[in-house]
Amino acid sequence: MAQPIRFRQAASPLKASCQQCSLSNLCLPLAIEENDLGRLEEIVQQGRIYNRGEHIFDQSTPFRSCFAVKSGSVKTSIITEGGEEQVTGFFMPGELVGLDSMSGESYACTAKALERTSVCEFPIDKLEELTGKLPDLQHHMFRLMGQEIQNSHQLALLLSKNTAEERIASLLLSLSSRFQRRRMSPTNFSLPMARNDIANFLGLAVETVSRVFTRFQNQGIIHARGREVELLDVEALQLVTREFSRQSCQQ
Amino acid sequence: MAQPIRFRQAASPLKASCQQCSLSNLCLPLAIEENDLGRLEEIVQQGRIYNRGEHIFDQSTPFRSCFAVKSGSVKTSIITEGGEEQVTGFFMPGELVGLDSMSGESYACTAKALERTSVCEFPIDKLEELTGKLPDLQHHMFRLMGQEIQNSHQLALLLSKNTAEERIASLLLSLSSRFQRRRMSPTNFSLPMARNDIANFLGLAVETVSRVFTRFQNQGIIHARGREVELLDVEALQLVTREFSRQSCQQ
DNA sequence: CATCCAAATTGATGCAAATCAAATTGCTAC
DNA sequence: GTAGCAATTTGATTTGCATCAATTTGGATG
Repeated sequence: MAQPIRFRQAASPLKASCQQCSLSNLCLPLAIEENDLGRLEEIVQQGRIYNRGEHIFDQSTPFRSCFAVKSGSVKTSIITEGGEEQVTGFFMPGELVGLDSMSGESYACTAKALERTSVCEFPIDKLEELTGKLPDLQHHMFRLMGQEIQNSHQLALLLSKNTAEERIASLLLSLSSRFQRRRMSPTNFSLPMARNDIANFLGLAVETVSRVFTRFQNQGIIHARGREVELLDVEALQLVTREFSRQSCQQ
Repeated sequence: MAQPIRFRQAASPLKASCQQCSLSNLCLPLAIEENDLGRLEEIVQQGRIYNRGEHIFDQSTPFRSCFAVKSGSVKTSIITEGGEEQVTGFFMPGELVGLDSMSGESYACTAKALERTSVCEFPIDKLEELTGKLPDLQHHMFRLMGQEIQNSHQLALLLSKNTAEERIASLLLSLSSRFQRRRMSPTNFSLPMARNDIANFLGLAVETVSRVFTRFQNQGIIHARGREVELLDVEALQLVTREFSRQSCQQ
């Protein structure tokens, strides 16, 4: 408590120290015993800092590493031959980006910093070598990848069955709980992404996102000004996400 | 060639033999050297045969095993609290079902046999133990899981950006190429799933699926009678899946 | 501070697909 | 065969959201 949190977050710029990182209870170290942590530190590379809009990696370039977000946030998206973009995820500190690329020799998506963002880099060959030696780390990687599959199944569910309001309420609640796990306010936060990204991610037009935001605001459920969002009535939001199912049951 | 294929497909009912399985170039053995195959056979269990509609595992029950489809086909789906179903995938012989459940202690979805189906069972603790010893197998598991993530990202893309015709054309082409890889006709096959499952998977109403099928039929692109489908003009189908992007580019 | 461009909002209109309704086909079983 | 039920098809109508169009706001830059 006496120790300022800032100190633990900012690691030395040259070598990453997982032991002193404040995210060790969210990130890969979570799975590793104290005395094996050094082996993870041996392979992790202190990534550079990316400014808003900079690419961390690009779709179709050789797949070399997975990246853990250290601070800031990241958006991943796939680009089709026709040039349309589909946002596939938003990543917060402690989350691992690039797992979908484990299936091939090149990145399956593009990762872009949504704000000033720093990352840790895990070269994939070294990481796989280490997971072969540390069963707990291997297990954790399987867990993370399984979770990633589930996440996108949930997204598919949202896209195929839910209304615009339900999709946006779900996203807000998801962000809320992820902020909370990071010791930040679950009701008062600043969206890392633009309305455009939200719309693309949720399969909506920007205009629709905008309209739903103002509708929620008029109903007193949220207060939004630009990217600053305050959740005024979390229960109402949760209710919105279940509206559809409730209606089906009433019949 | 002289050896009948049927012989190699039907393994002994008591013990699974990966070496003699005709799917060894699709399934897990694909990743394993000849002399390590025995170790996989040690942990694989010959699953029972499921009739159409029977559950192979159920969402929220304890996660014990992944299953490789040996013959027949499987549908996975998640059920929400509200009771709505979202089909998350269809699995053909050689494909591994249950990877999304690796993230927790219970199955993340329900797996149902779409027809008379036999499977091989891989107890997850044994499998993880083995992947720790065989780097190639571990690498292959990572590949499979990464591919699974990509698949559902593609599904999300389909759901959020494509029209009903495009979604159905994509599904037909996906099935076609998967049949082809299994040495079956890519243009003449029998759909393992009902219209209802197709609709649910693609985020459409059954009626819409039906209408698109007849529209394709009237255009001479396919010939469909019940579950029997013949692709008469594959190029036209491919064109349909790219219609959207082409229009965007013309502007 | 003024300028410029991108992002966000608000309003009007059109359309693809959902929903509602009904007929037809195809199984399964007796 | 035929009774009965589920799956599929076809038609009519409705609707949520996209699209088009026009402001307004906000952030970056000189």
